[in-house]
Amino acid sequence: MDIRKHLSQVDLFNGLSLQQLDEVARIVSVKEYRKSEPVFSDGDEGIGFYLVISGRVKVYKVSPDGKEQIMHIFGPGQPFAEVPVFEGSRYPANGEAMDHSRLFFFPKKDFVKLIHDNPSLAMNMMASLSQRLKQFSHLIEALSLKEVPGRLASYLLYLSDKNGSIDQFELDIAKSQLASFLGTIPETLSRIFTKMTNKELVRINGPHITLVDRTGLEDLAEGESKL
Amino acid sequence: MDIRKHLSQVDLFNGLSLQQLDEVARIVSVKEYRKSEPVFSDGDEGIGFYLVISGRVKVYKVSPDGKEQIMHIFGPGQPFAEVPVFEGSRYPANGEAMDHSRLFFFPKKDFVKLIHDNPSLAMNMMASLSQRLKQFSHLIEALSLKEVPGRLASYLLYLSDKNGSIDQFELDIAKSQLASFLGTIPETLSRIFTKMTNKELVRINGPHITLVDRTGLEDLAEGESKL
DNA sequence: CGCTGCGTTGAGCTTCTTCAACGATCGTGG
DNA sequence: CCACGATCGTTGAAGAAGCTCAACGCAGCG
Repeated sequence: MDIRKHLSQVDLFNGLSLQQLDEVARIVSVKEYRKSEPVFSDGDEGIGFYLVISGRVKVYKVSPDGKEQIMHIFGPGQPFAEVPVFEGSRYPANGEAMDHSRLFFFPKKDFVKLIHDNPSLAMNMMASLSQRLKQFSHLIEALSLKEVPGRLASYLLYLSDKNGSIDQFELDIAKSQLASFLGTIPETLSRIFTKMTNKELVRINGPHITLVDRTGLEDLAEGESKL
Repeated sequence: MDIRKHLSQVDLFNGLSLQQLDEVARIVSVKEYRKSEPVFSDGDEGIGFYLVISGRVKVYKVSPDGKEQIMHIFGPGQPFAEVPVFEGSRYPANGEAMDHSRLFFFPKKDFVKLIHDNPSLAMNMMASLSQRLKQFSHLIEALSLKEVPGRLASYLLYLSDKNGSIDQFELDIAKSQLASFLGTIPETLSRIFTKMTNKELVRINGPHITLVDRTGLEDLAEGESKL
């Protein structure tokens, strides 16, 4: 496999010369994970970070009584688990492959050296961390200031946008996982889907979604209406 | 005022030579804010970031119906509002001075130049962003997986630690602000303080707190007991 | 065929918020 | 110096949102 080719398509390595990409490629090791296999665990010593090549990885926290909050789902091209590279040394959450996934692993020590004499790489990394902060801000806002129907409406609109703003698309994750991402439980999510259907906001058929009343969803997402 | 002297005491500028500190000092402008004065607003164009010299600044989101979620409170030595420097161009939240505050302002353009040929500064900035990510993780975990009593218990234990693990200390913010930080409202917070007092976990006297049953609080914080 | 994981539905309950009222404190202006 | 208003904190009663527990349908797969 040509590691450099993969790296060249990733935002994090934007603007690097071929030679620089080679230097990066040299420190990479390729790892494979089966579906549901853990990548790292909360509190583990973090000896490097990862980049998703194929598949998906969820990063999540678990409460003592087993409830799970998904903090982020990473897909191809996205780096994750960078925190222990730069601050402290432990992963602050769990990571698990959602599909069979291929990851690149970048050892902390080697990567820090590269960053040191590679300002573009440093800038890209700061951009990546900043984007993550922004996404976390949105999640905090959603969890604290919106009710579940509002969060779900936001997510559906987001998915629609991601698919080119069309009104029909497939849920990219199982509904139970969606519940975990929205900070709720499958039962509650299911009930809200039912209500949304009754109010003619959406149509649901398994994982297939049709947005019927976009404006209504936007009002919900903004907290300007209720179900 | 000697800007360089202030900078030299800040983590973000750790490991910089005197000459490098001078270069940084050259781009700083000093700003003063009165208590309750906004520093920036959600959606504003972000033309740089800030460092707290004295006073405190809260960064928060507001819901359509006016509820406020404090995401972070920054004190002396802490940089904030870096996101638009590295990713996108708008602040993703609001910033407001909680006390009369003196801030240093670093214009985006100038600062990026400095980072470019200053690897230590880049590393420090990545450490700072990573730490922020870690703190946000904790907040997300708390909001989603813990009930309010658990969040309050965690906060009290955190405050105690910050004060050298002693059992008596002062709340550093008003209770209504604490409610906003814990993702709840003053009424709920007040009731929980009452319950905690009745269960002999703490003693409250205005802003003065005494931890009576540390173990009990730890159990609450871990979700292993209820009020 | 039967198992297992996922999704749905119902009933009851817990937690938290809303709305309203009231006490205490503090700073300001008369 | 006192009175007043504003802000903050507390308390009560009622209601809403979401969770728990339990049951069940359904699809996929060994």
